[in-house]
Amino acid sequence: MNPESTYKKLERKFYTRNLLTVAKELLGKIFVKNDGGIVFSGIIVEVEAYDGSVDEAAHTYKGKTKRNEIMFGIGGFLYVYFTYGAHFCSNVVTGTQDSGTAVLIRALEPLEGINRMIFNRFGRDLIKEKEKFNLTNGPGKVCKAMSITKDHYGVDLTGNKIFLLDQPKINDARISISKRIGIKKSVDLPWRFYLNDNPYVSRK
DNA sequence: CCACGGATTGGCT
DNA sequence: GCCAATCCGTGGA
Repeated sequence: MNPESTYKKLERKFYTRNLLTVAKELLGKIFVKNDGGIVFSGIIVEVEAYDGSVDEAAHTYKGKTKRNEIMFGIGGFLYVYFTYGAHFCSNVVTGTQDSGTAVLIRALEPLEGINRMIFNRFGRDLIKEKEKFNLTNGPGKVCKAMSITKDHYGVDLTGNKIFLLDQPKINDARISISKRIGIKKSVDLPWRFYLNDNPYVSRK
């Protein structure tokens, strides 16, 4: 971790920029949840971008609803949704008012709160060595490990409960770009970004 | 009111 | 590699 930037929280202006710019720059930043002193954190290593104005896979494609309304606000808020009857997924809202854009956090490299993440994910305290790469390598796993639920819908990322810490921008040579995973519409958009040298990504 | 299916995961073949 | 689990937002009748 770079000491110069470890404690500098990302501000509103980081999030209100263009979707794809923010998506790519989120790689390497530190995602932090501090809920009553219980701290979880991890390096963002994999994301996907969603834009309702052009992207049929985005939850905002068909207009505003109660579920997606936070995505139509300004950037810098958390959009949490529930899917497949089992999983929550976290997104960072981006752009200006009514842009309907957000970045799905698909994987983290755990930093703090790892023992509690292990218990949240597996219901036990000890894991095999290879299981540490299975803690937060998927959007549902990230939320399960950090206890992120619908209660965190709309949290302001410039506040103190869930926020991101700045880190140096990642060199393009370390970033891979691909099609997004698990969608059935707009499948060819190259809007998935991940660190190609990191073992915590959900898949290469 | 009811039917459909999903930005996933984990277990089984 | 294939597929069921499981709930609720969404859209049509």
